[in-house]
Amino acid sequence: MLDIQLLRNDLYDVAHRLDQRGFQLDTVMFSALETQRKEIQTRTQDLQAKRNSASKLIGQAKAKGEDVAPIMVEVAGLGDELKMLEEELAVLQGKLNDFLMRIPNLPHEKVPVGRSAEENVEVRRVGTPRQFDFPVKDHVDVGSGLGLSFEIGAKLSGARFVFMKGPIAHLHRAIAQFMIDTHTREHGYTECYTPYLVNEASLRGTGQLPKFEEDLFRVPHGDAGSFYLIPTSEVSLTNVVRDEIIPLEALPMKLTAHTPCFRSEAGSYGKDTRGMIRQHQFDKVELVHIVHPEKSYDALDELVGHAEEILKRLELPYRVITLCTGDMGFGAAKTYDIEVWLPAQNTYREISSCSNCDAFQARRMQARFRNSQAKTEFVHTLNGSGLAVGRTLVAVLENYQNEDGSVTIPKVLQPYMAGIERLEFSSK
RNA sequence: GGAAGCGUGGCCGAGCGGUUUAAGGCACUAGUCUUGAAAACUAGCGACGGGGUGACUCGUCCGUGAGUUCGAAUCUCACCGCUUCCGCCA
Repeated sequence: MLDIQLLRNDLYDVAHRLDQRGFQLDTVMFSALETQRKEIQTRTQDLQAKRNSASKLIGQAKAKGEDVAPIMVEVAGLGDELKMLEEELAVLQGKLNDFLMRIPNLPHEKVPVGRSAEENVEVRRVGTPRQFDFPVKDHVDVGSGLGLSFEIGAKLSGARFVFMKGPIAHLHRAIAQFMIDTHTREHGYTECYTPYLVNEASLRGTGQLPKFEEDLFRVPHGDAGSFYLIPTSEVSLTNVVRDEIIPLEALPMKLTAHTPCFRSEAGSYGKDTRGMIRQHQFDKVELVHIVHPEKSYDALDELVGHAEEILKRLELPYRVITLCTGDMGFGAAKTYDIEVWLPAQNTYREISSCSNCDAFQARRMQARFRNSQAKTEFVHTLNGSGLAVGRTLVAVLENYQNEDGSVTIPKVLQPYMAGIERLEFSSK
């Protein structure tokens, strides 16, 4: 959520900056709502003040045993009028809040301006794609002999689900273990176990609601409402600080969790239908930082470095790109994507997305800290994948495939694989 | 699923229709004292929002939402959460 003061003071500048990310701010609507709000609020508060002072007089008169009838007459009609105004104000403030909740974050000034993914800017490439002296298979073909089954996934659930059996399931687990161990032992993160079903307030906090409900799986629960399956553990990790005032010395907080993620992928029909690039359910190791506002861009670099380190150790070629204004997610002020080399697609594909959301989520969540003057101030929040486990498995299968259909296990994963050095065909 | 109890500022905790302008304490900030620190003493100190150039001023907030009342932290109803006990259960 943007600071409403910013819209009040610099509406057209805000509109211009939002335009760079392809969002049309309805300035006419905002101005109209604000004008009404101001008028109704002033009138309501005047009336409330009148009621309060009259009620106080009644109390004092009664205490002295005086006749209160004359004052009662004075306040007689006040209640109804006040009630109407209060309701009107509540409706207006609801509208204004909903308006604000649907506005994306402002891009940071340094973010390249652009309309779509075409205009993202490559920052660096690390590693050299391997030269194959045999026809390269994609992960679906490599995996089919090793226990990767989209048929069973489809039978159990439907399209965009996968089932893994045997050593490949083991490898999938090993990848996640390796990631989380690296982040907790070497990068200073605290390991967390989180709920996979969260409430609406949490999703509003991180920005998935109210605008992107169709991307989520909703689970009705009781008469009261619903749970939602987390689309990423960014939601459960970041909302740890929702409605909290954090002591200064507790910053920065660095949290990580390995969780499944659930996405309905509405609106991406026909995209990445083959293989496990785009699934309804996938595992991810998430990295979240809760930091002092002055440190958030340093934290972003640090976070990207932590995600990159996983790929370096797995010896997978990758590149880092800065997303342009038009390609960034709703809550991000700046985003780096990390893309891993997939030989079968002959291209780099996203495996991690690291964003600084500055105070955007904190303002929605009321997540604050006490600064050195003991005043409350919004924290900055960051999140990034460290990494997507399923896509990492894809990258390992494709980059480490051998001509005979086996797959070499990357060295750093071997300790997690009970010493197995290759995945080979198994009928079990 | 059944029963009982409880949700008050950063934390603890009093208040149970009208000087509540939410007592008191802890923590925190500044000052006095001190070589420095601690202790002691003095003062300050909730969050959010509106109006005003400003000293300031007004409003809202006691889990959430409705209701009763001239007036609600306080009374009524519903919901949510927590604790304890019983039942069931990986």
